[in-house]
Amino acid sequence: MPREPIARRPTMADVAAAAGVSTALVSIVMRDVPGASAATRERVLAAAAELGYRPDSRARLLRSSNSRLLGVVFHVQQDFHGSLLTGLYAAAAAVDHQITLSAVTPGRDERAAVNDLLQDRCEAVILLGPESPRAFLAEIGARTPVVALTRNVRHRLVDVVRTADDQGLHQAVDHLVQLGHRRIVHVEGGRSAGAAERRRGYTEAMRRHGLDAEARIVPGGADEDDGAAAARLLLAGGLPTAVTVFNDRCATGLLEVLRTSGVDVPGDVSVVGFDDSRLARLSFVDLTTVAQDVPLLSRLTVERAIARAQGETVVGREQVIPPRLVVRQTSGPVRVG
Amino acid sequence: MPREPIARRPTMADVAAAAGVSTALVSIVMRDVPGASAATRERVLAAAAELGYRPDSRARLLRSSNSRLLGVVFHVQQDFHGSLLTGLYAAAAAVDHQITLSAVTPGRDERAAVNDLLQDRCEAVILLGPESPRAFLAEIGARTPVVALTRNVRHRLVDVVRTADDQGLHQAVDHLVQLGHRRIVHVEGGRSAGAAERRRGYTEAMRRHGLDAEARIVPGGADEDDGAAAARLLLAGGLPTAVTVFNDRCATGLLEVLRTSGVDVPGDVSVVGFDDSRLARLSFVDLTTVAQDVPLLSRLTVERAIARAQGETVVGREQVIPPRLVVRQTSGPVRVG
DNA sequence: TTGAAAGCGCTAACAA
DNA sequence: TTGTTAGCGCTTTCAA
Repeated sequence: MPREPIARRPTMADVAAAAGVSTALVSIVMRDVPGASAATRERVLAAAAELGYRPDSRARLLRSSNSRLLGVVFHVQQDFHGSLLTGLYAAAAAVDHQITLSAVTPGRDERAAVNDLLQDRCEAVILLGPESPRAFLAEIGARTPVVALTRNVRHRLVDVVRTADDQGLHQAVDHLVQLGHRRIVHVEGGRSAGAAERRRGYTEAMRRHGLDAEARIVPGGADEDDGAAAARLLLAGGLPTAVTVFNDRCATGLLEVLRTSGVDVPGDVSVVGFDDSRLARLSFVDLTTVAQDVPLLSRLTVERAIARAQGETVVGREQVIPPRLVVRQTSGPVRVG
Repeated sequence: MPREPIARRPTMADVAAAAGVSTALVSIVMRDVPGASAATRERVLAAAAELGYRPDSRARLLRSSNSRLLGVVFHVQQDFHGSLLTGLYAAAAAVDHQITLSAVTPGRDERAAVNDLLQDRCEAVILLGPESPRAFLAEIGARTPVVALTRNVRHRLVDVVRTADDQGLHQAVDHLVQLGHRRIVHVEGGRSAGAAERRRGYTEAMRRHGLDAEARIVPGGADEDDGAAAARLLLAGGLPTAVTVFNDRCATGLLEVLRTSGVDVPGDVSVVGFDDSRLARLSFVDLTTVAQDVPLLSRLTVERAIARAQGETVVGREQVIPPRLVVRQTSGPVRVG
């Protein structure tokens, strides 16, 4: 006798009925935990497949105390966040956790994005390069564990996982000095995540090499147009022999304007970026850059979020990961003049 | 007498107790629906604020028949998806719906992204430029309403909202012909969403202008490196006077290689992109391009998703929106030779 | 305008 | 190994 077709989405009860067992057993089988015989397991799985059953994550999350759900806030306009999301999905999957996303867009600020997430009862919230005032982040931190990824937030209620931005600039400057450069400029990132640390790293490195007098910081920003503007500034005011740039996007814009103006890179000017994003690896960009360790940053972020969610005592609110210089085609020896 | 502090997250019952009303009333107030007096409303709101109460979206969704939740699958690596997300959030908010996101990353395919979404009991699933085989999309369509945005899927169970890609290329070619160009090449997008339609549009337009003999399609792709490769191909094989490119990213790479090789754009070669993405608007790119109407595409997508979810009969499975040519600095009159 | 009570689909404690 | 039962936090009748 053929079974009645089910019009609504099948529930656990439907599967239980079809397999001739209780819902508790179905639950056990679907979660893949011990407690059911192989035969039952098979029967339940078959029934579930036949009905096209999928567990309802809402009901599941509502019932179970630990949701195994991590909320992530990212910015749609920042392509490096795409890399971080890739890393976070992988890291979460590795420890059997889910990720739920909330985007910041030009029409939807961080506050709105976070508020949406908080209603989802994630165990913790991960913020990519948060731009909100510290007070707001602390407010969230008081409610639920918060990890800021790639931005330093000085507040005891906010965990931080970030790259040692200052070290990144040390590496960049060291590399350029080694190539014989002395007139090295830094195109800075304004108020973006990591910008202050990179500025400081640049200044420190220049001083360490006895190049205080040569140090020069030029206004830039986080995107290509900011880099383009910086390039125009440099072209107007006299070119250095090397430039360290806040990030790859900014470096790309700068490169483009320099090249279009007939400047040879790295012949006339060497350029070093930051992030090692997709952009840096493009064949026609091939940018020497400071690489952030995305897999490690992601793993530590997920681990910390979960540790906090489980109320573990944690040592070191801030985790700072060393970057690594990737030398490509935009940096070379200073031209002998 | 001070109230006991609540250790766990406050629930509706806590708010009800604090305000001295029933949970039913709290529910009414929190949803902002009629059925409570102004005084009660105020009292409940005050209690909720004091406790820092937030409704639990899972419980809410579990209980209510209509979730007002739309699932969206996007690709982290495609920056145009960022624009679409921006539009979709706005369109959903306008009709009081929520959006839940699921990302496709290099390590997480569309199938995985969709599966996660299906467990969330969204009312409908919106797929940005889906790359999965039609059979899989149909399979989802059999379960839940599906709208494919910016890609044509020929299946009765899948709704489509997309740009008239062919018209876009008509506009591009018309524009170039008007500027006196005859040797117009198309750098195509391979298997990307819209690529086939754009190829066809190019061929049609060339034929309409009696330029069959000049028509030439060069392999390209969706990203900057594909454009760079196409540029190298053109440089090696003899430059046309104008190029229509699959999308802005590809056009950007092409532009960069042309310019670096000393080609003047638009003096020697005119270039037209597609999408009118952020890239096209960068000061140093300033790309003539075919703009997709993101706000309209987004609105129609959300409307259609909701209409299907509510079981409305719908006319026109496929909605095709005309694009609009945006003339900027990369296209100009053919050089008199 | 209010409250009591039933249950959304699931998990988890317990009993059998 | 299996089934029974009691909720998770909310919405939604229905009656008061």
